[in-house]
Amino acid sequence: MQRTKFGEMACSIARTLDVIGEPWSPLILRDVWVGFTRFEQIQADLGISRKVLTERLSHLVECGVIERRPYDRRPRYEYVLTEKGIELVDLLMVMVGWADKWLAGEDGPPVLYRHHACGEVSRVDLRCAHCGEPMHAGDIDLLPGPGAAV
Amino acid sequence: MQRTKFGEMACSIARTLDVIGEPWSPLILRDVWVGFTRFEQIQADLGISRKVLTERLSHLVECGVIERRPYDRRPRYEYVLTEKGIELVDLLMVMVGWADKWLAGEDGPPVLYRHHACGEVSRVDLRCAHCGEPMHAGDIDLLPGPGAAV
DNA sequence: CACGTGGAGTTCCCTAAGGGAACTCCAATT
DNA sequence: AATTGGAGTTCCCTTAGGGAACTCCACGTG
Repeated sequence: MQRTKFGEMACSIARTLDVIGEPWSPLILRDVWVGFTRFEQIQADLGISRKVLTERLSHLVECGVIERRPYDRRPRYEYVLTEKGIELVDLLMVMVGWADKWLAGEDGPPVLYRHHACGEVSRVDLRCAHCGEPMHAGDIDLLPGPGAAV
Repeated sequence: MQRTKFGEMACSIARTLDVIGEPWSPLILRDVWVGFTRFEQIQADLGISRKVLTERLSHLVECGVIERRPYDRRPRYEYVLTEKGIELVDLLMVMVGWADKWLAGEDGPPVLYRHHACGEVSRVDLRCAHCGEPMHAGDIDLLPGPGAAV
């Protein structure tokens, strides 16, 4: 299908979607994050079609979210998160927090996070980078920024 | 294309994607959040095909993220966020924070957030819900949870 | 009362993207 | 020389997205 491209919209959500908004991309990012860094590993773990995996990986590399690098003298490559990609993992952590609260069934969450700083099993919470108080949908006003559309 | 459904994976990211992972869904959620609550408004704002908009709205309603309710005695409806949906906006705010840092071009971010609590233009930061310290990709260990796959 | 209006979808056709399996390429290893 | 295994490519088929036209229906308007 001729998918509309989001990258050109003056919207930060659309721009983020342009990077990881396609189906599978967040799961690929997760895999790379948790240590499935090679083509075959990711393909086997996700059950994704090889064609699509190739496309997604190239796109994520182009976007500077992951880096493709050889790990052997044979033509073997692994993918690693860049700084830009590591910060994108924030997004995954928030997804996990939401799903654990609203979608985890009888069994509870499949994965737990233990926070290094306090040693406790915990989850992320959104805070204001300026004052440190909670910052959620109802706690803010939206203002036009410098890059606002004409 | 016969898209693989993510909802059945024992993965909270996949489960979240099952709700808002399809193209356009996060942008629809954003529109509803910022006040484009009617079919025609959202369609015009996003330029999305009416067919797809219908599908996405139904799905979001089914998932309990938005609610469809009449606003007239004529057959007119608007969509409003549920509690579950309001908490999903966290995800959008994190997307915005990431794109504003990594993708905003010359012009800077298109939208700014002013935090009610402190009155400052700010952005979200991820903190540990338990101890309040920063909590990002490198600050945690992953542990199998009760709902882990067999 | 017939007609027009506008919101909210439906329907239809066409193209492009995803799934899946088979195939290729290539540097080691045996 | 033949085999192996990772890393993609290629091909066919199905299905989802884009876009425009069409439907439905409860008002207002003349």
